[in-house]
Amino acid sequence: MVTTSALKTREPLPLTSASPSETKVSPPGTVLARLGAHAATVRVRRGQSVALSFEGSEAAFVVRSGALMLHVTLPGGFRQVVALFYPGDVFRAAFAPPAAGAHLSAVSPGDVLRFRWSGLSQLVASDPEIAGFVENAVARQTSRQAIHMAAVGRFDCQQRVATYLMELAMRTGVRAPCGGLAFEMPLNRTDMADYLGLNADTLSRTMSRLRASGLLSHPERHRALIRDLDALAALTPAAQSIRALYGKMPADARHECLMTD
Amino acid sequence: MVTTSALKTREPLPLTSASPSETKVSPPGTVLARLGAHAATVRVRRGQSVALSFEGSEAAFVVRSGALMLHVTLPGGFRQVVALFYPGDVFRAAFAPPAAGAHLSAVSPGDVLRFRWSGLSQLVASDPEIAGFVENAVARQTSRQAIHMAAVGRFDCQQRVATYLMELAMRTGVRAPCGGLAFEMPLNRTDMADYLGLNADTLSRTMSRLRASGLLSHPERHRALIRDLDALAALTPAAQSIRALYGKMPADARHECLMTD
DNA sequence: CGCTGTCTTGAAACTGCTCAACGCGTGTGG
DNA sequence: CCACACGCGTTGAGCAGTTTCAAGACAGCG
Repeated sequence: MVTTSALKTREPLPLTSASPSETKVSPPGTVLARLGAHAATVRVRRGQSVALSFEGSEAAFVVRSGALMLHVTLPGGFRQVVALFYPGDVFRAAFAPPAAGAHLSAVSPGDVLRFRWSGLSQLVASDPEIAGFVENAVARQTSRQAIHMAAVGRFDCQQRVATYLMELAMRTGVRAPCGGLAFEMPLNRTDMADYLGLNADTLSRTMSRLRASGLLSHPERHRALIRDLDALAALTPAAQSIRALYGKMPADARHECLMTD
Repeated sequence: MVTTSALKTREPLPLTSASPSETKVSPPGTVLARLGAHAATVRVRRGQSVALSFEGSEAAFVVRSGALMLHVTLPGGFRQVVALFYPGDVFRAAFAPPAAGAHLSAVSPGDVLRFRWSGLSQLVASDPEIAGFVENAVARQTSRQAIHMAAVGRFDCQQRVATYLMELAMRTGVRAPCGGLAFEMPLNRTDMADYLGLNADTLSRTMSRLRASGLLSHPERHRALIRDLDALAALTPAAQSIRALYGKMPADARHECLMTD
């Protein structure tokens, strides 16, 4: 059950909580609206590539809906999906490393606000609320990356997969009529493997094992259902952190909160 | 100026490389000086732990000299050094993931500016140059992390070690009288292994192999000498990116610029 | 209908991990 | 001064998990 799982989350240290203590005056959505007034809204399709420069200058993006992926390809064919960006996330081209074949693309259809970085930077300077929004987005993304780093660096195959599935389930899962959490799996096997630092074959095997164990089911491609989130959480050492990151709020509420514009 | 350190703080040093082109009129060093005026300067020793909260509120740091390490420890004893912070880098406690046993500590002696995050945030809001400094620092750190992510996710043991050594050599190496680049290795074997997502034994073996091949020598603990940087670069697919990140300038110049104390 | 791209699965090869032992420098107490 | 313990790095042997390579299943699409 989603709702009960949140109860088990222990209160993290106050300082490590990414959410700001300052209370905003404006209703939610206003910041995004104000940002949108100064940006081009780009509608992206799955797989669509997003240019990192914009009319010769550095581009920046705020994800409004959908998800993006940043990957690098190093000489020798080493490919790594470095980060995933979700609604509310902020990305500027300078986040991508130089000389690394960096590439930003959509993994699911959605809307992205596109800026010149200089423009977004000015907005940040002129509007404290926008500044807070961006600062918090960056902090949230960074702490997510830290967990992911630990997963890729230290977990075995099954733990990595469980970590990723749990993130997905908590972020975008909705309660299925038959019980459990249903969610989209925007990445294909190769991208998912490259995100988790695994071989695609190994990943496939691991998913099969999870399916065989009854934890996971796969009604169709790009879609999954988790029967028992707690059982999944038991498979990853990062469960606590993921719960803390993806919040106390039930997955459905989160979904609405983040996906509305 | 708030100074908790017993030592009288000296005029902050120019960190020119931290803020590339965007800075406008002020001479280099001014930004750090202005930051220093609103922060406590903390002198850290090797191994010293740095608290993530400051009088109950979120702390933030700007590294002036030395290096820090952020590591997490997940249930089950999974330990990962998530990031290293060098002079000019900016860190706020919210960068550390919640419920992950996050821990910030010094890996070499140095000076750190400590803020309340709310205070630094205000500085950023009030001073466009400080804003640019912080934005660039974050971007630089993020792109470094991306390369590191690719290394941990995709490289084999030797490639990871070569990548790390090359980073160190380019960042802090100085031309040795006997030819080659000499530099400090601030991390001990365990930390280095946890940074690279390797087993300490395996890491030791790999270093031994490099030593045997004549590429690397180890005059004393915490110190190394690279005979031929190009040969080392040939071992890592990330060589190009590292060169781009750590710049064209000769290692000695960089050293003076970054490490002066 | 056959093509193509994606996913799955098997068996063999290999890399890196585990565990245990050893060397070495340092600090400490008899 | 020596004995000893301790932290840290090194090394070896065996093992486990992942990757590799190759083949087959499946769905989407011309």
